[in-house]
This record gives sequence, C-alpha cells and structure tokens, in this order.
Amino acid sequence: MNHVFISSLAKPLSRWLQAFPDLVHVAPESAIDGADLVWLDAASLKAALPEMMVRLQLIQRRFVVLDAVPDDDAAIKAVQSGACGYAHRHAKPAQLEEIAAVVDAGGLWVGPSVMQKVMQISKFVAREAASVGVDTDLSVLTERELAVAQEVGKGLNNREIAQVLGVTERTVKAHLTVAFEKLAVRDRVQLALLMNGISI
Amino acid sequence: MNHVFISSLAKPLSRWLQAFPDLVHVAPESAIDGADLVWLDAASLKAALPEMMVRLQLIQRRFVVLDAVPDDDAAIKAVQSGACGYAHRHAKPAQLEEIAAVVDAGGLWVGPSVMQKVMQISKFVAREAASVGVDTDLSVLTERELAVAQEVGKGLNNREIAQVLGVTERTVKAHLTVAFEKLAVRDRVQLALLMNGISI
DNA sequence: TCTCTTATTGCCCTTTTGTACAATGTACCT
DNA sequence: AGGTACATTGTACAAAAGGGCAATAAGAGA
Repeated sequence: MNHVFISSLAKPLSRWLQAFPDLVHVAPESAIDGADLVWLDAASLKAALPEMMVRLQLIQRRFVVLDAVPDDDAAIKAVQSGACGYAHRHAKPAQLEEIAAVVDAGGLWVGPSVMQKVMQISKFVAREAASVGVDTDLSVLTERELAVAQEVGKGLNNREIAQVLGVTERTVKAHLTVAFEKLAVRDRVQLALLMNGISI
Repeated sequence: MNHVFISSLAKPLSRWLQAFPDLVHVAPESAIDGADLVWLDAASLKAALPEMMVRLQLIQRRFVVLDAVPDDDAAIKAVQSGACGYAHRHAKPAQLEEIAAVVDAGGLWVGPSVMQKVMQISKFVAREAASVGVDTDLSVLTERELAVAQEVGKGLNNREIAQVLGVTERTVKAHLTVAFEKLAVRDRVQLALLMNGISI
C-alpha cells in the first residue's frame, strides 16, 4: 500500500515513519499520483485543509485527516467532506496501521464518540439516501451466484437463465437460494429490484 | 483474545470458526463470562437481539452485530445501542479478524455502504434532478390494477398486497393478469422492473 | 331498462419458484 | 492427505404465482 502524507512540516513525524517506513511525504502543492491513501495533517495545513479535501474528494482519492485536537465537530466535517478517517496526529503507529487497514477495506475510521454523532446525523438522511440507490455489497456473492442474480435483474425466468449460463434449471435454483440468503431478500422480485439499485 | 458467538444456530458458521478457531459458541440464554468480544448473530437471534444488546451495553461488554441484511438503518441502530461493529454474517474470515482488531483497539467498525450514506449527506440534494425516469404508459391500467402494480414494484408478494389493499389474494391475481396483458410483460418480476423505470 | 366496464371472489388447475436432503467433482490451501 | 469452498445436478416436496371459467355487484351511460 502506497501512503502519501501531506503536511507543511519539514519532515514527517517519526510516528508516521514508524507505521509506514515507505511513506511519501510531500508539501501541500505537490502532486499525489499513485497514492493509495492520502493522509492530511490538519494541524500544519491549517486553512489549506478544506480546499485540499475538496480536491481529493473530486478525484475520488481516499484520505484520512490527522488533527492535533480530537475535536468531534471537526471530525464530522472531515467525514462530510469525504474523509475516510479522522484521527489524532500523534496516534500510535499501531493505530495508524489499523486505520489504514480499515480504510483499505472500504471502511470508515473514527473514534467511538464521533461515530455516534455521525450516526445521529445520518439517521435522518438514511432513508432518502437509500431511495436514491446505494450500492449493495454484492461481493458476498460468488461469480456464478452473481451471474444468476444479474440475469434475474434483467427479468429472465429460471429456464432462460439456465439456457444463458449453460446449466440446468436446478443449478440456477441452487445459486438463487444462496443469493437470497446472502443478500437477505425473500424472492426473485426483491432480488431483481436490488440488482437494479432499488431499495426494498 | 476471547471470542463468544451468540446465535440460535446448532453450530457456528464455518467462516466464524475459520476466523477464530478457539471461539465459544453459545445459545442466547447462556452466560458470557470472560468474553473479550461478543458477536451477536442477528439473523438467528431475531427478536431477541434488541434485549441482548441492552444487556451487553449495561455490563459494558464490547459486542459486534452480525446481520444477514446489509441494512444501514439496522447498522446505525446497532451502533446507537452500543455495538462496536456491524457486519455481514457471511463476511469473510479475514474481514472478521479485521473487525476484531479494530474493536480491540477501541475503534468502531462499519461497512462501506454506511460510510457512503454518511458521505452522501451533502450530495443528496444535488442528485434529485437526475431521478426523472422513463414514463411508461400506465394510463391503460385501471385504478386498482395500478395500485396492485405499484405494490409489486415495491417487492411485495400477493398475500401482502391483498392485505394492503384489503382484498383477497384472488383479486390481486385477477388485477395482475390484466396488468400483465396491458403492459405486455410476462410476470411480476418484469412488472416490478417496469414500475421502477427499468427497461426489460 | 339494458349494456358495458370495473371490481370482486370462488373453485380448480397448471406452471413456476423455492427448499430440503443429498451426491459428485474440481480447485485450492494447510 | 484432509479440509473447505464452489459448482453442478438429482429427487421430492411445498409454496407461490398465474390463469380459465363463472358468478355477483356497483356505477356509468345510451
């Protein structure tokens, strides 16, 4: 994993180096090509932070904000600006690695108190956001289960799916039974809707 | 680390065992003394889950909720009830281990979809213009046929639709038969997609 | 009044779906 | 070599969906 730390410091904190010996440390104006994860040092970036976050969000780059003060409100603001994590800049190397692992797995890392506040905010929006269609985690499905599910999403019946995939109808049913359980839907109608990004 | 899995299953899922070979698997009524981390299988615990969470929160025991449903509302609710994590019960062993590590480090673990919703809070308003949808000619349907079709579009089955509309299942079928013919679709799956603006 | 449409439901039937309980074979990993 | 996940298929069964035939009822209109 490729870590890029952005700060106005002369050199990165030793803790950062300890966690990621191969990290790249750059100034605010520098390019960040090829970075898997960007770490922003809010304490030294100061006023440049918001603009920096907007830029990273636009190019869909995952980033974590490191702050001198564990301020919940700042954390929420960071997450709303697209941050995948918010932590103390003096966090222990082990914790930094932890955060990197979580973010790499597609997760969001913030402290417990912050998370509760974030949850409060998102509670109201959750339903509406769901109606827009948030990506479902289809990675739980195997290749064949996914293939069958996609055909269901097109409106095909079992016989047609069997024909398309070159298997028997029984096999199609077997994949569907597992897919229903994994995606927690009741039947093919709900699966079809799910596959088209429609929340049930 | 001492893992205790609570479920109503006869034996733990193989994925759990793979992640934690030394796990302890117990029934809902059992004691959980000496557990470092408790995993609750929401899918099998069902209605007993909320009470279980309250109990664990009271004794300050760290716990993670495993659900068959990737439901973000449930995730938020779980965290608000004191859960340190919320994940899919079919999550891969590596992910379960990661969650355990995060929680052990005092963190909170939620999945990508919850994160996405949180991030979409600010963006949501801008996206409403995009939801226009292709207008199918639904005017050929009578009032009741349309009502039934709309419920199908939500993923309900005939019994539920009958209940909602206050008629018998037979009546629902009758309306559906006509609706299929008028809209030139074969079955309820295709109708459900059609009602959601998805071309077949 | 008589007709037409729509809504409703029953009985009975076929087809489709969905599951339970297996078994077989392959690939991969420890 | 043994374990596990995955894909595949079988038989058998239960549930749901779908439809044919037919009857009743309400409302709108010629």
